[in-house]
Amino acid sequence: MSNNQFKKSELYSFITGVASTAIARRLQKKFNQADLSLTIEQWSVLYHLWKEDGISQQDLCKATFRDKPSMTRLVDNLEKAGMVRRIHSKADRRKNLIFLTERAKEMQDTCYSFAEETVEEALSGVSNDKIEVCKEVLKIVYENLR
Amino acid sequence: MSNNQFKKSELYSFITGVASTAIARRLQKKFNQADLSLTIEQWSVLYHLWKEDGISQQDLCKATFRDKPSMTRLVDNLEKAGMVRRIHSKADRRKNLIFLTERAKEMQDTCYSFAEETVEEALSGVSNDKIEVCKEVLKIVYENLR
DNA sequence: TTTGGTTAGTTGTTAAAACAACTATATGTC
DNA sequence: GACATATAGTTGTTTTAACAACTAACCAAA
Repeated sequence: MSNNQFKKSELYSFITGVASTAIARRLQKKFNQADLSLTIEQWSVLYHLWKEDGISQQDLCKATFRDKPSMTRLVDNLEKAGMVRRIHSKADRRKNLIFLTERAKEMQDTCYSFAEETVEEALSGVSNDKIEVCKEVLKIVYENLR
Repeated sequence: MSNNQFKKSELYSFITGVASTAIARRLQKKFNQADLSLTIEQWSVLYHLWKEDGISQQDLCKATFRDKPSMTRLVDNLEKAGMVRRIHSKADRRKNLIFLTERAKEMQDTCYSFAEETVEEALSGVSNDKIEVCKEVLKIVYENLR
């Protein structure tokens, strides 16, 4: 049975995401040291808004892989911190469209550098081929479980 | 520059651990459906106790990659739920040794099956070679960031 | 044996995750 | 238009994460 070898070995790290936890903590530390007062979860929301501003909370849920209550509170906190604004959609009054403030727009480059730096530290010594394999597998996992 | 291709692509999933989040949620769902009333975080503690019973909270911190306050509360909740007991170490009175109750011991096989099932669902369609590459990369990441 | 540093664990606080229950708006069907 | 159903977002509750500050016990050096 081709799968048997795997079964007995480390399922633990696949389930608990030790590696991604380590990466997230490292990035959080960089944010803190730079006095950015931004959580990784907040960053994950901004990440998508930097790509496309003014999308709905529901869009952000799908993009960040979080549920609606989590997003409500993330947006609450981002709004309190002056990084986004909720604007009621005129086309669909159920929707809030989320817009970046100037302050948040200015943070994009800094945050991107920290993220890039972190991922490069994490993956130092790993060949591009292997990184590609990982990305591929992560994508399959994500789709298998959706 | 050999790294350039990677830089511009998805760092997001590496940092946020979307795949491991999906796996953990799937396993949690299986626990819930079986009325196990066990969180993934609690499971991650039991996982190590099933391998070696009676280790200290500090040992569990290292094994589960969590900090001391988190472990205090995880053990609190596991104790409340009747799954572990704290026993003061006689050799070193600072230490609590954590022991599984009979009830928790009986849960091992069930939980293991669910975990194995989940990982197999997650990785269905992924060749063993690629799984090995992933495991290798996760390990390197973990060590790069320690 | 006293001092100073280290290790093990706890407590307090804020942010987030997961789930259920809820309101409000939109949409499709008769 | 009226109804059922689906979608968008909020609120309440419990558990966990991360960090700082703390107590207690251990250990090593003077």
